Amino acid sequence: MAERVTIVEVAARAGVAISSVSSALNDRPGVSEQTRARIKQAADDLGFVPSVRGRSLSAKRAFAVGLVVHRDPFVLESDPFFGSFIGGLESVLDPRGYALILQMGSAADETLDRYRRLAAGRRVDGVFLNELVVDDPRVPLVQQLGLPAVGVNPAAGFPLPAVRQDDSAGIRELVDHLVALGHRRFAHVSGPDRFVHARRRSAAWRDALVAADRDPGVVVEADFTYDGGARAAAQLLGGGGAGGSARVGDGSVRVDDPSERPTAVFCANDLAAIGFMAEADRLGVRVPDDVSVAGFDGIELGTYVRPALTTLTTAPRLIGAEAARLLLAAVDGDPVPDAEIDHARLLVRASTAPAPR
Amino acid sequence: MAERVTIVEVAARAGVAISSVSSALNDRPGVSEQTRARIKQAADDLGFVPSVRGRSLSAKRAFAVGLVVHRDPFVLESDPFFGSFIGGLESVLDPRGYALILQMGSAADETLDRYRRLAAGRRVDGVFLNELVVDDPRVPLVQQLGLPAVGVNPAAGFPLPAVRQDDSAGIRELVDHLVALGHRRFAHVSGPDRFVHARRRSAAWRDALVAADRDPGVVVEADFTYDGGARAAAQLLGGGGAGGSARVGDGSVRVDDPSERPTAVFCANDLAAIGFMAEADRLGVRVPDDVSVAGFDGIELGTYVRPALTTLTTAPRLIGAEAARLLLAAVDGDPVPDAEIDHARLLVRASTAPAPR
DNA sequence: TTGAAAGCGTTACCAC
DNA sequence: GTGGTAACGCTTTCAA
Repeated sequence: MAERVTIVEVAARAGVAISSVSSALNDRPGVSEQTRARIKQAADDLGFVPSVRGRSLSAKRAFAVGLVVHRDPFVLESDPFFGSFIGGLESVLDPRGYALILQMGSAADETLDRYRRLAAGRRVDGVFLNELVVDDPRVPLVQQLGLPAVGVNPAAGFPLPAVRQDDSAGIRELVDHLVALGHRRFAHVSGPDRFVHARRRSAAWRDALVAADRDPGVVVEADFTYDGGARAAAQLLGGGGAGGSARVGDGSVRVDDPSERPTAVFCANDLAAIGFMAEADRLGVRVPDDVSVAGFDGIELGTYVRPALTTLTTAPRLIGAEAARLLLAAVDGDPVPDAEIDHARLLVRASTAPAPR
Repeated sequence: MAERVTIVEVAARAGVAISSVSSALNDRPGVSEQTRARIKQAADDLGFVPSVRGRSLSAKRAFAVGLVVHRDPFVLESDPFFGSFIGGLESVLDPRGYALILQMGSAADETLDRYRRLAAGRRVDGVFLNELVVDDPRVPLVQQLGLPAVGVNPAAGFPLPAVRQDDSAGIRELVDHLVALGHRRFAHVSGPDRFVHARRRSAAWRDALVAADRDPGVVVEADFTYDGGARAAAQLLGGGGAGGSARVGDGSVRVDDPSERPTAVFCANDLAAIGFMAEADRLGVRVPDDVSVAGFDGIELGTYVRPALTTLTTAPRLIGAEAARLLLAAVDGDPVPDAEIDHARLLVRASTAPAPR
């Protein structure tokens, strides 16, 4: 690698001490405007960019933050959240001279170790806590490590700074929409119960239906994947009698009786909803004529599938930007009030229609 | 952040000089086995992990490499390559104590700047060059910067170390498969012509057809997206007369004459192929009865769509691992022969069938 | 306002 | 085999 310009050369060229260069370039007082200008000129001439290595050691900062993606390698492949989220992070980190260190680990315990090593090696000044699970072990870990962290859509009572986007208002809108369309038999395809966001969406769905004086109906636990959604559809709509494994709410409908099939299904994310629709189609159950389907996320793909997917649109990019803002504030030791993103919005498209009579 | 153990404390506890601690812990000679053991014990007791910051400055290494994703924020969202690729990178980087710095930039010129700043700030020891375009400006840039780099699936004659996975053998297999099924009218939905991998796949497709004594047929340039694939289908199969914008090969078929429609279509990636199939379905053109469709990548989703997608399976995880291995070798100044991954394999599923008569 | 010097936590060199 | 010490490139403190 080519030799790089250091602060020493800038100082030599400007005819001053390196401490003055440092002060001048960091816009700190103690340098006359005249010498400051001269120093900046010299730095420009030489194309000087301070070495983050030297800065790190001296400033006791890594100027980097970490994101550990824990789940199978193919999350990034199927989860549309990350791309935009990371874009949002970058939009804040980059202008402030921070870099994002991305780690991927599959096993959960390995993930914890990643955080530990990130902290031990002083690689990062803080981390993002994503995809939080109930009693997430990362929380006590970062607390114990004294590692600044911000949570993304955590549960209520989360002890660290967090950015949140409310689900429930949008889900209420969805329920109102479905009720207005005359639906009476509902079902929910949830995410794994250990994820707090999966739980929250399920609870919001149930609460909204109860508030609308409707039976919350069946809940089938899926896994946020296309295939999971398809399997849920087979369970809820298929004749296979596989309905046995559906978790049935209090006083709910039976899924294996065709006449009692749900006519409106809310899937915990778009990908599962799209898989659900595909399987419904395969089973000869028409969407939206026989069953209305709604998703959650607002991914691009939902625009193109037929029928286009009714969904709740979230703001991953904004969430990322806010998360980065919060984390940098926490790193600076500033007070960090939680950030609240405008709630997920109902986007009605073609996959929801009046209930069949 | 809690105070961390440094080498000084380890030295004190073991009753030796810090230089001995360094030698002992890095398994260098010049320390008796006895003291080495004592030092390692002391380090363990204290939970010592060397600070990357100190090491960086001293060793003149960042112990980090960079990946700049250039394209719209939603790549990670729709491109299945990245998740597995990054997983592959990590599998090599992490054990060697290297971290991955991920940057995202949309505009191409901004991307170049990202590389420049990464290098100028000495943030990374090397970078990956992905999604190479024809005459990619990043190549002269890294050469000029003296920044180690490895290319992923570059064009022939690429001047830097590279990892490659051959497309053409698999594409020949695909063509043979289609020819054996009796197809005579072909079409190709390509990626943007500026990408070297898009060009290579197009060329391989054309060459294989010519070698099989068949007419290469029409090429429609799409953009690797679901929607792009759908639009291509509308063009190739639709009655809309939109066929006008199709780029027609020498002596090729006319797309707007239904009887001359292609019966076998190769899409440059799976996502586009899936969009293509969806649009075909919408137009009342049955897959695979009326038209056979094949993709490229081997993404998970292709397993679940109906008909399941015939495709060429690639090995992004392996490509990532090899790319990381090469880059670290380059950083170490070792000779770096290109890495060749076993070629993409034909995976026949339900979307290809005998040509309609 | 300016400059000298002391860290920051390692590694590497060189005496002992 | 072992222990000092310079060097890495910067920030910060303290004299001048």
